[in-house]
Amino acid sequence: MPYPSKTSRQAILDTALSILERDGVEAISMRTIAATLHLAPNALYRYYADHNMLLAAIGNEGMRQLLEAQRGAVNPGPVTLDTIRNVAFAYLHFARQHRALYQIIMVKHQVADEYLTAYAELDSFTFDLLRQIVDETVALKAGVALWGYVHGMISIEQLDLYREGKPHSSIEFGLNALLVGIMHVKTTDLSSSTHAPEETPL
Amino acid sequence: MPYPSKTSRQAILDTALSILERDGVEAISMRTIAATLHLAPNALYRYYADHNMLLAAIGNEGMRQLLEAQRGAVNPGPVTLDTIRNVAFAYLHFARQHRALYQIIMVKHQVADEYLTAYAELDSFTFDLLRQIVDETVALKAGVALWGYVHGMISIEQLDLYREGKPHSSIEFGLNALLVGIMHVKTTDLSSSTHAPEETPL
DNA sequence: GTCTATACTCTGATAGAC
DNA sequence: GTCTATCAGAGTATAGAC
Repeated sequence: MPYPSKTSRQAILDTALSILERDGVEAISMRTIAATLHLAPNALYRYYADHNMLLAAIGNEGMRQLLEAQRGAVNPGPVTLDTIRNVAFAYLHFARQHRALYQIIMVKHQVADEYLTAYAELDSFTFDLLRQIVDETVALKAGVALWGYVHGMISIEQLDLYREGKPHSSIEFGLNALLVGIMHVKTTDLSSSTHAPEETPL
Repeated sequence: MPYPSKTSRQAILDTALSILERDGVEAISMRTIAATLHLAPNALYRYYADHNMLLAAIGNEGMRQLLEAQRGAVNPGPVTLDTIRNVAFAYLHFARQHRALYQIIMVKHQVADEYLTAYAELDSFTFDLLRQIVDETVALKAGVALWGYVHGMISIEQLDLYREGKPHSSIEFGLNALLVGIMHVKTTDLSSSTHAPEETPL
């Protein structure tokens, strides 16, 4: 190699993460990152194919951190409903504390195939917890439902659709309701008479 | 007025909506809209303060259409759980059929204060339905929870996080679980022993 | 009051020299 | 592997024609 490398995938990623934390989502452009690293803007393209792939790498790292936070919320001992609740609250807490990073993880980029595993890990983590209190086929679906619920409530909160603080109490209410429902369905068939045409019955 | 107007807020909005439907979210720039209307790009600024305000107006109109779709899903007669289910499916259906428009409504812009009423209407619509089958204080929170759940599941689906089609069946499972939970909580106190510090108990 | 023309700044991205 | 140079496209501000 005629030229010694002045940077690396990791250095670029670290720089992007620190700029993201300090100045928000819009601040992480190829140019600002390159400038911080004292590089020409297009030097980054040797390491990341395009802007979206850099965002995808950030999202991947963010999802890793989010997962870590959730694992830390699991107390030793048998898994209970409170365990699930704590994990959900850890997710909420992370999204609030790292708002910009969470935007990247779930909103501001197209997730790349090579990073899908990190997202699948979140699902299998939840699945492993749930399978200890409900049936496996239920746990599979309940995991996704819980993820969707928590993400949706965060979205509404962060979109500022309720400035009077209404969703704050709704979040816990809905989480409890969803958990109660999941526990209930674990033994009961919930099929209803009416279904949307494109949906398959339970 | 020495000059007759060549355009209007409505004409701009209509043009934006048709471009959006045809070419997707990224296609609705000030320039493409202006070009379609045979105008100079900055002529639009007489009608919308900036790009985000135009997106906000599109989101407002989209939310109006989404609400209309939901109202159409309510059958005559007394409100039942199936009514709520049908309304939720109508929301899902709308988000799938008008993917780009839904992105504008819930993701791609900062909702402006003057358009918050349209979003509040979605909430009060759901509230009015729910209050007919559960307690009012429950209906208030359940409405937001349902909205968050459905939006979150759509987000996961549209992010393509589950290409094997797993969430498709999870969506109905979770919806049923959430509804069962809501019906159950209507009379029961769900308070648990552990709460996240920043959350107020039920 | 409404539009056009022009231009400034920022973005992501590419080509080719060293 | 990094550079300089350059492009196309974005949002947007200002000046001025009608």
